[in-house]
Amino acid sequence: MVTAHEQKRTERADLRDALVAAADRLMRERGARGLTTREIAREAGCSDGALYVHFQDKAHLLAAVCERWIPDLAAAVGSLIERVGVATVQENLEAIAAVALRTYGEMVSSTFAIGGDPELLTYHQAALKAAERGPRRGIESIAAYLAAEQRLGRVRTDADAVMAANLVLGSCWQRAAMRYYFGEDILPIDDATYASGLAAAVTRGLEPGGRA
Amino acid sequence: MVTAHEQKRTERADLRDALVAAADRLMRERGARGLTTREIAREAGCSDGALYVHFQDKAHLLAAVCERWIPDLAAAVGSLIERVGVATVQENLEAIAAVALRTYGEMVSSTFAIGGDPELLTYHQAALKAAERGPRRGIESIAAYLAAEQRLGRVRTDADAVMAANLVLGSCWQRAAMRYYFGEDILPIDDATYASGLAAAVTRGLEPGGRA
Amino acid sequence: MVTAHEQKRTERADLRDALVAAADRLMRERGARGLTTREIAREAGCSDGALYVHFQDKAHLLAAVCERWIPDLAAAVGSLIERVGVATVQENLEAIAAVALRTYGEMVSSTFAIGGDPELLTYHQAALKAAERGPRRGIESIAAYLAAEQRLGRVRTDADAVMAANLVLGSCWQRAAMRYYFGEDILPIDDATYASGLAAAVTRGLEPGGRA
Amino acid sequence: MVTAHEQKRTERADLRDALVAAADRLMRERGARGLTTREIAREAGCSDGALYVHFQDKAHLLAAVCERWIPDLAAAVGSLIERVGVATVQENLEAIAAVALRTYGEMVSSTFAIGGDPELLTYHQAALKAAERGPRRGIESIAAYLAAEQRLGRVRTDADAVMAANLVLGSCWQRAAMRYYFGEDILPIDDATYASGLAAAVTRGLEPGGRA
DNA sequence: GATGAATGAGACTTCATTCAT
DNA sequence: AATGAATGAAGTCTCATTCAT
Repeated sequence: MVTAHEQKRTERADLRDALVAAADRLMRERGARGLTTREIAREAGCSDGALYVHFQDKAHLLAAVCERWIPDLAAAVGSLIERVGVATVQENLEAIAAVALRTYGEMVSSTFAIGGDPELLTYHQAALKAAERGPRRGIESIAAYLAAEQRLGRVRTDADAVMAANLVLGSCWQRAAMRYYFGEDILPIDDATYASGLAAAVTRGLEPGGRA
Repeated sequence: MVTAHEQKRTERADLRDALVAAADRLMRERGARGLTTREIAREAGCSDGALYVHFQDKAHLLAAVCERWIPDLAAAVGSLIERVGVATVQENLEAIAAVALRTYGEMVSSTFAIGGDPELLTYHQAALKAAERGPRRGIESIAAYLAAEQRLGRVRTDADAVMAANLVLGSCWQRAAMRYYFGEDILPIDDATYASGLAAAVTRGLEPGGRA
Repeated sequence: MVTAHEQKRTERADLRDALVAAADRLMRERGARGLTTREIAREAGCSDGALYVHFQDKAHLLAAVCERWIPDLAAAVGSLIERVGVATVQENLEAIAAVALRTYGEMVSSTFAIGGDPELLTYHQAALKAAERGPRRGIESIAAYLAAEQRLGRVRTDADAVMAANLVLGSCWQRAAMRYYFGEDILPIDDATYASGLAAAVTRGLEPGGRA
Repeated sequence: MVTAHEQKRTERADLRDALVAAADRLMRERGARGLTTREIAREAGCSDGALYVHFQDKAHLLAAVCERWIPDLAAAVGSLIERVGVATVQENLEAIAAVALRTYGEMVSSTFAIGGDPELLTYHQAALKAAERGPRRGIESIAAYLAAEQRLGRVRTDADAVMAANLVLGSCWQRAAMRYYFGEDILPIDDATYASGLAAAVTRGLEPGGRA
């Protein structure tokens, strides 16, 4: 038999997670500035003091929030590598861009929230380093894919695979960031069209005399 | 002859500017979070109350800081348009990328400081809108340049000038942002090499069979 | 056994009351103007912030002070009604006047403190209305007493009981108010003599040909 | 010829009066609490500093405001003394009450504003003492009138003229004060009816067996 | 483990007053 | 005489953190 008290106990057992989730939610909604421990506690449905049972201080809670979406970062592009030789390179880059736009769109407000708070940023950088994560992984995955295509002859041999990968993810990240920052898109087209145009531009380049 | 008093007067006459400059300096150094009116006043060399002679409140001062570098934004790329037909397209894009990297590098911490504070961000967006500035101008300038080159036959006719411009500036902005955000470069090469590689990638594209 | 700690706890449990009492005390002594939250906190023996655990802001604390002495107002005269038919009417009015002078004397500085602060006054008026208190109750009590005496034939039938009650309380309130306001009495006699003279004047009237 | 500059000069010559008038106006409207020198200066149409050309400090300006309506106080009842033997005593008291209600109604908010600020109150009390004004004069005037009527046989010989005068003015002042304080009248009748009822009550008294 | 009243440093802001012009 | 930018002390209120229960 589970009494009300036990049930409450059971629920509270993952209060740590509830706090991280609550902080994450609030940070996405309103940014880190002005986010109070009391608000987080209310959102998590616990008392002010409970936070300090699970975290040394507020900064450690926020650091835990940061670490939370590190996995999303790499997973977003990691799964798209098995496409070597499949469809066209341009189509594959377009698919990657579409995924990147979606993923970055979810992360961007937190990114600003962290980047805007030097103390938080330091925590976050340390956490990323410890986890050996970061954006390099995403670029490396795409570059590896392009290198493989290069070996198949589907990408010109003198192409800079890393820079091309950088162009794709960089543009997507910038679009997400600018959408947040300016409150509107710099290029007022939908994300699918953007992904398609981006892939085409990266693939074709500017030089005349290409296959067109 | 300028007496000490007159000099002081002169300085104080633009206390408003001194406050904006002080806030800007501190914001670059430490972010907007935890930036106090007292600190700004000390940095500007005035009393706590003086701030409120020139600004309604702290937020209005920070908004003034934001507006401060709006002109830099457009000027950075605007001056590079007279290069149509000169040197090579790739060299011109490389030059643009170099300037953009430098400019964005100076703005990036403020960008995060603003983006991390929803209230500030709202002010800034309104200011940008009122000033009819924003990143679109930069992209449009470059796109206009590329279109001109297209007419000269130096850029393939089916190229998407706007997207190419977006690729160049987007990658530069992302590099500056990520450098700030992760504390290190994603691509560990110097900015000149980056600008050069970026221009080459955008120019050449990935398709095999190009002129190489 | 009560340890020092337990005692402290007990005290702090009614910190709310302590704050109201402290504010009341200080308001009587020095008026509401220049009354600081810090001073109130010190007087109540707690920290600055504790005030905001119990009250939304300073105004809500002061409103609580106002509500505190609402009960005193009515109680002062309410208990004197069972005198119908006892002693003389004049003696009973004299007793009422004596009580009123004492009670009003205690309230008067707070009355000015509240009346002098439009914001506070609004709070107070709302509180009085919600409590259905106010001076009318006092006057009605006395008027009811006089009406009863009228039915006993101890007060002339054409007398305006309400106005007579108003004269008694009004004069007492005015004496208390003016004593506070001018720093000295308008009629330089002691309160007992005043109460007696007041009762006599109200009872006898000015018309010649009365029983004298 | 009067240049614009001279004209301005001329206007500013009675800036002192303008300041007093402005402070008076604002004090009536909003009370003394929260009344700033800047606001007064704006209302008077001058700079912040100009106030200190004419007054030692803010308190001296407010004291000047207080002294402003001292003359009104005495004049209100002083002119009613020549009525001895004219009309009926009750009618004359009624007329006095009507005037007192009107005058007190104009003064009451300032009275609370001053009484609510201990510092201001001290100034005001000193000013009243220096001017040998105050409410005693009003009461004495009425008492003198009643004593004269007493000698004419129109007022009973054992009446307490001073107390009767006190009853009249006290009730009127209390009515004005309570109207301000509670935001509504204790006796919900119009002022003319109140004055009439008051005069009747004071004249007739409560004792049965009067002339009725 | 959880609570939440209490803490107190420090934030933003106001405002009477000064002083060079 | 008048100005108004500047001052800085003092006010109200916030909020991360503690601790007895």
